[in-house]
Amino acid sequence: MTKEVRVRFAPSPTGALHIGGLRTALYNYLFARKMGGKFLLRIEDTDQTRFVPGAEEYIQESLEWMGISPDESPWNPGEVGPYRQSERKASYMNYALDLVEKGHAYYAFDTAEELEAMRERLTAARVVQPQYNSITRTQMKNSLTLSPEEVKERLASGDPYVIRAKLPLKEEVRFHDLIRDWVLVHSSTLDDKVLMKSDGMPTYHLANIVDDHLMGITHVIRGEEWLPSAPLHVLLYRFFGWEDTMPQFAHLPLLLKPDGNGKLSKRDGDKLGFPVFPLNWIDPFTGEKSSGFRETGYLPDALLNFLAFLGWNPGDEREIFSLEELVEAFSIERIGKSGTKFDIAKAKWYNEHYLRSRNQEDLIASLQQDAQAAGTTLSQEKAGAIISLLRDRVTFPGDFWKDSQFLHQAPSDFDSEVAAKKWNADATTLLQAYAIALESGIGVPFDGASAKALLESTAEASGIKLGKVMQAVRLAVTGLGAGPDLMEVFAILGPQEVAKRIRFALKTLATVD
RNA sequence: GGUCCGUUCGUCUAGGGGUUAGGACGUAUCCCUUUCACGGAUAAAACACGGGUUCGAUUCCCGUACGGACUACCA
Repeated sequence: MTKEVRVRFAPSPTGALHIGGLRTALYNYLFARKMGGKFLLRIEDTDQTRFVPGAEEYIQESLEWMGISPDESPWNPGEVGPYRQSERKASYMNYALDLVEKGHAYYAFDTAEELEAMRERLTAARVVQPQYNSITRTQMKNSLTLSPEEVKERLASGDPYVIRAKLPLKEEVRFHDLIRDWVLVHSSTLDDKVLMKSDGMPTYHLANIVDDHLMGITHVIRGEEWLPSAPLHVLLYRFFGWEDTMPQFAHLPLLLKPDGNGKLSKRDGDKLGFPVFPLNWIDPFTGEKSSGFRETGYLPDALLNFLAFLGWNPGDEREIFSLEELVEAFSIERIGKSGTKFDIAKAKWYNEHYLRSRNQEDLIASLQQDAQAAGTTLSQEKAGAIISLLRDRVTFPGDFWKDSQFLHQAPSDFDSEVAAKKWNADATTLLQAYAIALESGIGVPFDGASAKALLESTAEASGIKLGKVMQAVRLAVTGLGAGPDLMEVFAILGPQEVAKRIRFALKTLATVD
């Protein structure tokens, strides 16, 4: 019998959650669901200097939007709370002291200046990696070098101090990673990491291990940037005597910039021409705005599908997966090892795919909203017609409004290239006749088919081949050289408007031969 | 610099000692069509390099190159 799977997503609220973090959350969610386990959210806010108001809410809203809300979180606590590390502050010191007592950690009183001096000294002495470790700690001010009395005195007098892990000099730390298999690191390359900061807060390393243990986390699925500190974490589990319940690790490959030059970072924002955040975000300090996938028009299903495939695949040739299907197909073993470049073109393709299968009512509502925002109203009927007209040609919901501008506004000028190429005597003759026919037929039921029939009979009467002048007709009515089915456009516009536009075109384009 | 991780079409990837190295996005061409798109079809396009091991390596091993992460009292 195996323990219930419990995984966590543990972001720090230092700004907008970025897309890589969202993928990490997604993989955690998928794994939890697949295994019938629990997905928790823990806020890692141990760095008080980096707290950003609104970031927590942003994380919550992002996960909700994606449909991967946690089973336990600060807003929906389970039995192992609190789920915010700042609220667990009181407990960490005891664990750190436990380590000191066991001889696996020690007090250090060095000031920032002294640490800096030490690094400079080591650099000058050509030490390749200046660090606070089993060798250098003998020359620093800590409870290993100071007399017990002085340590006591300093602590009593309120001298600022940190607690550092005391790492073994020579030891091979070996641990298993679900994605990378065995990873071997020599402890001599590790340094005595700070566990408790002088402000009384734990560092990530301590808080993470303590909380994962207390919260019963069975699998740690996180970004590859944590791989180098994983040996430290393994050592901490050992120091605490928790090795038998140590979670399994899975370090995810990173999301890289499209040009492969470094990892995709928050700072990339809109510089690349696409969002790197799930939702719009305004930095409360700088006022800097970053756009989100949601507001850009990406559907959660599409983003989910896209993100899942960035570093994972089901092993067969299917590409389209709903969240439920992802859960069903997911396995950590099928996550790749190498970094993944972020290709927005694929995300767009997914979006187009999901947009085409979106239900009509949602799209109508969204189009009506866009119209309203632009200061006009669209009837249900007309909006529906526009959706049907453009459905197979748009990428984002907002495109229904953008790409239908020619329907809402008569052209004031005309694509000159098309005009030069296609505007000719045949066209004007036909348009003249068609306008008259339309005007005389006002009130008659008018739809795509009848508009077409009328155009065809008009052309025939004038002895003009319709195919030769269609683009000119389009130009006259829309001002554009390309677009959706013209007869359906006519149906939406209505005979009166079409005739009016034709007359305007005839007048405006008269000078062009 | 050091430590660790990685490397299959432009991109995401499948595969795995003997394959015509498969799919998807993107690109191109053709078909459909009143244009553009959609859809359908087709095409170009990859095992980083050098050594081993082997009858045989893209696949296993070792180097090299390249890329990435980490190297804080940040997470």
